[in-house]
Amino acid sequence: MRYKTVIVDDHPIVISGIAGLLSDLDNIEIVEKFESGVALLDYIEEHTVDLILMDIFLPVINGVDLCKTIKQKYPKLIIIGMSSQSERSLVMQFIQNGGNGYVLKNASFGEFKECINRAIAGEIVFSEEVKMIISQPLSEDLERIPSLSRRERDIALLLSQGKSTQEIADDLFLSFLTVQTHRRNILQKYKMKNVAELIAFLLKNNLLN
Amino acid sequence: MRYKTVIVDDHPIVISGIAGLLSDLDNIEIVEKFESGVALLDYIEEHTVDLILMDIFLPVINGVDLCKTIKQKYPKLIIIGMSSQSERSLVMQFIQNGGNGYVLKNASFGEFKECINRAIAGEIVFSEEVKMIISQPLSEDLERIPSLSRRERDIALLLSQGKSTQEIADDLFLSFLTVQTHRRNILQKYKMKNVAELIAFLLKNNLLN
DNA sequence: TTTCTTTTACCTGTTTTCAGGTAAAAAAGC
DNA sequence: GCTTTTTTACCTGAAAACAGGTAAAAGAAA
Repeated sequence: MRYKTVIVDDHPIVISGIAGLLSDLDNIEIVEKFESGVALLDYIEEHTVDLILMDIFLPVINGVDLCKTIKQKYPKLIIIGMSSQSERSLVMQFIQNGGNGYVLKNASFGEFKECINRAIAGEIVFSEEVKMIISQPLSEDLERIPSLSRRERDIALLLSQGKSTQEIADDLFLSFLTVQTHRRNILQKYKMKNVAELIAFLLKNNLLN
Repeated sequence: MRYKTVIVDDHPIVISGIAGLLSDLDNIEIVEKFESGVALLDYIEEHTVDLILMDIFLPVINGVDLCKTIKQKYPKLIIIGMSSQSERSLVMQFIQNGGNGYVLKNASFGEFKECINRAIAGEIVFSEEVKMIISQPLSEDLERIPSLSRRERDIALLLSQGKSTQEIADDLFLSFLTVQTHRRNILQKYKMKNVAELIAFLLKNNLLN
């Protein structure tokens, strides 16, 4: 059997690279290539797909959410995530959403191919560097990342722009004390010591904007 | 004449993609591929190279500094920068360091090829999205981004981990006052209001780690 | 309707940051 | 050797963040 495979990446160059790599594997048949998740969602509604290789950082819908959406409808579809650099929490979330594997783009060709073959065989696969990342379990990472509420995100965004509590209160027409409460709640939610650590965390986990 | 071309990117997949793309161009001859800048520096010492396509976010030396180093020794060498996403300031700095063009990896194949051909012809080239980015001149971006010194980077990194001035002083065996001075210097260097804004700026511009 | 989450707001006190100085030894660059 | 940058260090006072509470109104979800 040949696995009908789709590649999703917003970089044509990367698509071409993967396609070239996969041409060696005779159990893989590349049926389509997309630069965004929405195009993919439309496609799988009307076509049979067995395997998806997707970038995690995509324009409109990110890969983690995209994976969840697809897996809810097509649980048997095999999805492998890819990214340039990654955080433990991101990989875990992807797997939690049903992903069958995660490969860093700096993986060697050999690693890539092996991961794909083993994923097809039913395993959950990771490239070497991803294994390194996930083998250092930090207790905080084990918990699912809660999301920011709308107001919290507004405030976090202004904090990342260097605004003080008072300035944010003025910008959003809120009481100084309200903003103070929100800020503290955000810090507590992610167990962060201060705003600097928070901003670093939010940016690395793409929770901002 | 065939241009002896080198590709530098830490993602094998991307190298493969570009190589495939360039195989269409018969005035380009790919002589070598590297995953890091240091390997490239060694190579060009002993071989003739006419054109370099380099990723900006590279492990040890970043592409902007790498470009500067190479151009100082080999001003005629044509260097085209590439990255996945980019900031105006980063592109400007690359060009200021002698880069002959800048292309986003989400550029179409046609754009890629055209950029390369025009760069060879002596032009400074940008892919469409890069043109968009640089055509919105923000005054702050017009100034060159200074880089962090080693000590400053150490301290900025610890700041991004939520450490306080005292904790950093303890970690690095420095006086509290010394760390305070460094932190202030960093803030002044980038004209940032506070550490939160600083961390956001550093992460977005990949000046950290 | 009841429950949970979100958004709003207040009070107090301690710790830390931020902004303004200055300056000398060490290292790096030319 | 000379110059510039980096690293080290100190002083002070105002501003802001942080940590600990509490709590009510509004909105969403069950």
